[in-house]
Amino acid sequence: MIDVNWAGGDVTRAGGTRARRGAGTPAGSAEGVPAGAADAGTEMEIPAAARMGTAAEIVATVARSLRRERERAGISLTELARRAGVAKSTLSQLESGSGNPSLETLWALGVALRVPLARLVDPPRRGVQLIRAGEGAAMRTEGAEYSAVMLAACPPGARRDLYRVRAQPGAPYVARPHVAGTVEHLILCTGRALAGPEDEAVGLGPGDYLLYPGDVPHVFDALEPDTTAVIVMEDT
Amino acid sequence: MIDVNWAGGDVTRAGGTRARRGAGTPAGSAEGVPAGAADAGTEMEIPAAARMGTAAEIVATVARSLRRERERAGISLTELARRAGVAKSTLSQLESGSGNPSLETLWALGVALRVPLARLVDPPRRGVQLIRAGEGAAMRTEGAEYSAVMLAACPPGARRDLYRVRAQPGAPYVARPHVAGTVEHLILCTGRALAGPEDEAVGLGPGDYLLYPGDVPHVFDALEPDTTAVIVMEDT
DNA sequence: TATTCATGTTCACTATGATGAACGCACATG
DNA sequence: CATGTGCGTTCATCATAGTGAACATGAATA
Repeated sequence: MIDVNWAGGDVTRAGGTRARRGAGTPAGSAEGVPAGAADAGTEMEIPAAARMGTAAEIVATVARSLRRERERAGISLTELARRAGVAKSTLSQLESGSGNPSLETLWALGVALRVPLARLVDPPRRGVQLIRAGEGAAMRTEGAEYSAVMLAACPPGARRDLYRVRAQPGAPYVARPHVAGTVEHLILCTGRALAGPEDEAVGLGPGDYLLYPGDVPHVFDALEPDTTAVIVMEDT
Repeated sequence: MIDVNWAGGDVTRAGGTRARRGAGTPAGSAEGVPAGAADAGTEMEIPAAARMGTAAEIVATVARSLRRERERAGISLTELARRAGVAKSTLSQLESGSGNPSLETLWALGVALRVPLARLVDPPRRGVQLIRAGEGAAMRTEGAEYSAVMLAACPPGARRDLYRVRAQPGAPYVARPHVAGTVEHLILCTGRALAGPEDEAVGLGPGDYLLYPGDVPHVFDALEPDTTAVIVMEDT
């Protein structure tokens, strides 16, 4: 999930660079996040700085996004600037990655381009991918009653993971609360199960759909052999 | 999907207001989008300004988000500012809605708060919900071979719809291309089907997972009776 | 009670984002 | 060929974002 991508600690904001005012300015890269400064409550230790990028990178990312979305819309730099109510020179700078736009400027550009800010700050990706039944790295409980395969991890900027689950009757799977704000969409495919928040679990049959908070203890208890389900875990 | 939320036309960027510099400055509200100024190429005419918010509103939204996320993290304004490498006075201003932060400043704050920018610019919501098999408004093809129920529509800021599908052999379901950038995650639950992009459809069995672009013509052809699947349609 | 420390807010100043104008280039038209 | 129009880039200037310091307040401690 999103949160596992984050490590604790401080970040120093990059000094902005005015390229047109000539060189000699300190490089705009952030100092990164101290790798050892994880919070006490963090479940995992990850190499932090490698995962988070820098302030300079977000500026470059937005630059690429602006150009990409503008070309996608098939309009000129001049026209986009006009629509957004922004100076041509400003947009030229932003697209070249030599600016550091304000929130209002970004907003105006997003509106003119008809894309949400999320897409500007965090570009997408794509391709065709097949994972067969039985394939994929499965997470299992000790008695192997419960097995979950993550099919699609949360890409940057999105807020969901997609799992295929297969479980046998026996020990119910009790999940600790996930990060605050997490919800889970569960679709039961085959078999029967008791699922949902620990204190309000619901009996489900094939085709049933349940939405519940994932930031409280929740269970998945298979009532029949080879009970299968799809879970979309979403960080709201 | 996301795209339908946007109307065409120009936006005038708000003149930033520095509240602490006293009154006499023109109000910081955007002039809004001229409702009548739709592009010639615009598919829809919608009451534009009512749907899009204003630059001043995004600033207020971010202000609320910063305070919410900081309180959620249980740290003081002073501590967050320190972690982000931002002046206390800057953060105080931003949280009070009287600022207009730069991208780098927002980035640094997001890193320090461990939340993506998307969550800062577009807050979430939640609840518990159950939809039984057979319930829910189903979209059907003419011969009723293919039936899809939307379980969870795309909330603002997220980019996915969640469907439960049930189909019979017979007429294959051919979907027109969705909005550019759409991908579909398909998990086959029961039965067998041929699915994916029209020119590279794949045979799938129970538990198989397929990811493919949804912005090209794609098919779902049930090969056995009562074939069921879950589809997560995502706008990347 | 006085002192210290932490909090968040306000202030004067500096650095920088955004501006309009000028520039250079390519293309279309008379 | 000369002119006009559109494109994107660069420049000097102005408005404002961000800064560090001062300020006001509340809580804890000696």
